[in-house]
Amino acid sequence: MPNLTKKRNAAGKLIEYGMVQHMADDLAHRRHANKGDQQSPFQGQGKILLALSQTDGLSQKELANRLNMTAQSTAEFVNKLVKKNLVSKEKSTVDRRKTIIRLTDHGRRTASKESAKIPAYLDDLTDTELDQLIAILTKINNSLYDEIHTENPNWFENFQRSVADHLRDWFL
Amino acid sequence: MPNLTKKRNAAGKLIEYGMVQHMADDLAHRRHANKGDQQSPFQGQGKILLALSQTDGLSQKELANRLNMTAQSTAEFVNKLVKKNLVSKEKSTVDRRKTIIRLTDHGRRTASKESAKIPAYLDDLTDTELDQLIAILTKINNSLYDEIHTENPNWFENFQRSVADHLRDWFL
DNA sequence: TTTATTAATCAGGTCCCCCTGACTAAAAAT
DNA sequence: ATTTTTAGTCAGGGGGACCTGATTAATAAA
Repeated sequence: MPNLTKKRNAAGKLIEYGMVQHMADDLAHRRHANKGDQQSPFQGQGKILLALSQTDGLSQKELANRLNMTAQSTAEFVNKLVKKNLVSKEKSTVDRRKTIIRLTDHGRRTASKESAKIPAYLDDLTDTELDQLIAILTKINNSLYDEIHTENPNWFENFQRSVADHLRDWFL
Repeated sequence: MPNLTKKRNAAGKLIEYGMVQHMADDLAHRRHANKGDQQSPFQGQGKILLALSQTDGLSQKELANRLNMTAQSTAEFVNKLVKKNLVSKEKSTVDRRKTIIRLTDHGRRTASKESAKIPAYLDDLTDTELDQLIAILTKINNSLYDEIHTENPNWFENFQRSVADHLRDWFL
């Protein structure tokens, strides 16, 4: 069990990181004002884009399952993405109840641009620090996955399997 | 300039961290369903609570300035917090145009509980790793502060000075 | 074939963040 | 004493993340 003071210190830094990140995003957001471009990749429309960029051509139902949302919420977000020309809807020919959702070229570009960007502040770290950071984050993420898995195995199955692995592919 | 592969890897881990964090929050949120309890400390109502827990008894105008929001937004969030009994409004006797906002006891407890919580996953790190993490986050946060400062010195003045230092006090 | 079950849809709602415009009341400046 | 500035308010709006309930169309099961 690690030293309490160190833990508090680290916890504070982590919160500070969240805060300053949020501020920087906010600034960028107001600077370019890229017409509603900015939204968390882990919710709503962003989540869908992320899931599709791993497995394109899912049905709405599949999306809803993987992302732990209701079919109605999913439909709403998909429609909004269609309006923004990021995805397309198309009736399945096999089962005409199903609607297949696909990324448009624009959507694909948006999604990969979103997650392929490497924050500038990483340039200020040494190779050693990067290694340390990677090792530490791996541990932290695994702890969090465990936590999620024990509390709700389904989520783990659905979301982690369907998106987390994707991130690894992208960055490794 | 550090190794590109390492940077990509670290960037991926960071994104993954954000994602899995979000998931864990979501889970906790649905589990307890603590009546609308959950909101980001870096926006809207949470931001105000955070600012007040450093400097209590600010006027709405002051809050708006420090948090880079319009007076109207500030008023809205303050009113919501009043309804939740987290802050109180009170006309200034010195300048009767001003409204002084103060944390209630409940508000104070809520705010400190919010930021004093130490994530469980830090227990899985060794003392050495904690030290490394602290050092790295310090660097990263400073880079981000610089970035914000160069792009908009006002924000830096307002928000960083009024909240970030507070976090340090809390955790050190 | 008739009865489920399934995939989607529409309608409507809750709450959040955040902004502009128009207007009052109080203090400061002229 | 009369303007002007300042701190707040109300009204209204835009967009976002979600959800429940009711309904339709298509497929699978009885």
